[in-house]
Amino acid sequence: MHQYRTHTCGALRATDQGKQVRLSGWIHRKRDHGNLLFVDLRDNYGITQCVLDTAAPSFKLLEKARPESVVRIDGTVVLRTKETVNPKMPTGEIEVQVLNAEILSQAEVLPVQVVANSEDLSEEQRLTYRFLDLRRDKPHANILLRNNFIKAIRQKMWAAGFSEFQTPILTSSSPEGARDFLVPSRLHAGKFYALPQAPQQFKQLLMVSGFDRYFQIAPCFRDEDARADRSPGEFYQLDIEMSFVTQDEIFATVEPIIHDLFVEFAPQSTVSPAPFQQIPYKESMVKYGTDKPDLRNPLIIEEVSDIFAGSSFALFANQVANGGFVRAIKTPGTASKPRSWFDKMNGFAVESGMGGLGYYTLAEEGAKGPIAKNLDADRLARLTAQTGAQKGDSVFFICGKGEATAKFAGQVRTLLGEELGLIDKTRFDFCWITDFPFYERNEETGAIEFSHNPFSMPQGEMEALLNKNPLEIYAYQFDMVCNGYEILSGAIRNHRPDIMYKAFEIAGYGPEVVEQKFAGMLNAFKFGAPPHGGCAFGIDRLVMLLTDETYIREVIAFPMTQQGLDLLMKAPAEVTEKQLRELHIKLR
RNA sequence: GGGGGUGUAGCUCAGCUGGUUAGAGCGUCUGCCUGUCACGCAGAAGGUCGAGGGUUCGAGCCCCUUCACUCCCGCCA
Repeated sequence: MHQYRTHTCGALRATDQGKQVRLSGWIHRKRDHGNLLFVDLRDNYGITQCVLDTAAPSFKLLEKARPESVVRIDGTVVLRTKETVNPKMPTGEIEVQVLNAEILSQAEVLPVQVVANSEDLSEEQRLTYRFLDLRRDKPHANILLRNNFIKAIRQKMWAAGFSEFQTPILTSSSPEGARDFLVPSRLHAGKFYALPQAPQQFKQLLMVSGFDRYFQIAPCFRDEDARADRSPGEFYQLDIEMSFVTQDEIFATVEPIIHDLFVEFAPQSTVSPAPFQQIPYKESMVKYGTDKPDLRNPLIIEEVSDIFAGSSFALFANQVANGGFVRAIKTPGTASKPRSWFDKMNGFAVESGMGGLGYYTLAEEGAKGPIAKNLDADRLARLTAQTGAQKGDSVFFICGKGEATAKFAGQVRTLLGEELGLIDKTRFDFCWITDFPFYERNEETGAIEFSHNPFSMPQGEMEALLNKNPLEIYAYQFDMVCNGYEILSGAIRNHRPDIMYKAFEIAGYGPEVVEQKFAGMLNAFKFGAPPHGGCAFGIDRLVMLLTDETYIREVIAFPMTQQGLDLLMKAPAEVTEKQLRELHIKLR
């Protein structure tokens, strides 16, 4: 006889009738009828109803056992009568008639009920007793889905000719980017390792080492603050690098992989087909008011500044004259909405500190609303033509200056899309955002700075650096976006020291700075580096999309709180004086 | 670093304008119950109202400080 079980709690069916079985699991629920006791036994695979009456020697034992105790049960599989079949359970046609039982682990009174819904519990309770929380259906299923997803990633990457590598966790502090987590060195007083923000330099060095297609399910560490879709401190990415590729070849490699993964893991959803739409960064900022647009939202932002320039609507005309802009969003079928609805939308704008939202409606009898009253018929007609507004529609306006206003237009677009129920929740819409500017002007100092990643290759390479206005140079840098979430970031890397020196020179750094900050990479690039590029998917965020979760904690087995505390293991924690001495650290 | 929300029984929450003994559901404990599957019925125990200070004849409620959880801004090459 097996020591713990002959079957799992999800295995038994009507065809097993009459078998002597042994099951082990947690007591999920008990229904005690006095002289008849039902015990729902649960494990990773399912729930099986066990039943016994006072004739069974274990009756008293199980009647007293608390929920979530771990028990082993020997019994006979019996068919339930027609009236007592439970169609909601896969094992609902049978039950196990208990002959004998043993408590393997007695549970104390629970601090929180496992049979409750996770949504009904505070985050603090869930994280403090995460091992109980993870016994519940949804959290348990999410973590298992994450496993299956990562397994499928590996299979697809290997099938596409990639090899998986492991890169160091204890490495050196990187000069750019996020704050590092530091690890003091015992052997080298006063020196520190850093945990990798990403295996960026190592994967490039692997390309220089002659490996052609790299991937890794890589832990990454950044000491930055959390958000609902961003866990504090650490996350996992699917890290990819390829030699001898163009940006388009990276797209063509990655698209079928992510497309097929989503088709496999979200079979009930519509996944946008490859190749994915490519949207230049600047276009995205105008049309969607963000660099991570939710393409399920059909609303489009129109640039209409020139129509308001010199118009009698002084508020907007003045803004345009002073370098501002006006953008319009057509909302179909909203002309009949009550005044209070438009006031609510305007209220959102005011709350956001953006002054307000102008609008006009196209009613049967013509244009109405604050904007229509103050604008001549010709301009109104041009607005209606450009936005494509029809009778019954209305058009909203956002006016102001700078990136903040552009982003605000994006928030309005999102709000209107949600408010009007225009977002199809059954779709996964992918796109690429391309052509990020290589440099940008610091608004305060006026200096030219790298806008994103100094390691990426400028489009046009050396020639662009020598001949073009720096602010008009684009980078071979790209993001992949799905349903409003940035899920990938990548680039063609700069593998040429001469171009790197020049790129840094334009940003105001001398060769000594490049040599000091990027010594390792620069040295490697001197001895024959292949042109290469790559990207990285946020795995937690992908699983979040696939499980339709809003919070990234829901797809991580042991997440920290927003403040970066591990309530279960009590990290971070104080350490002993001896440990500190060995690490050459003095407190205060 | 900044802004918003929350904190009351083991859990989830209610608690009026500051006024008698702080309530409910679930859980726990006790008793009854042989076909339930969120079993049912009867009863009981269970409270530093996050912590500290203040105002007041009187504070769960008002004020100040602080802690925790959470959402957002900054930040995240």
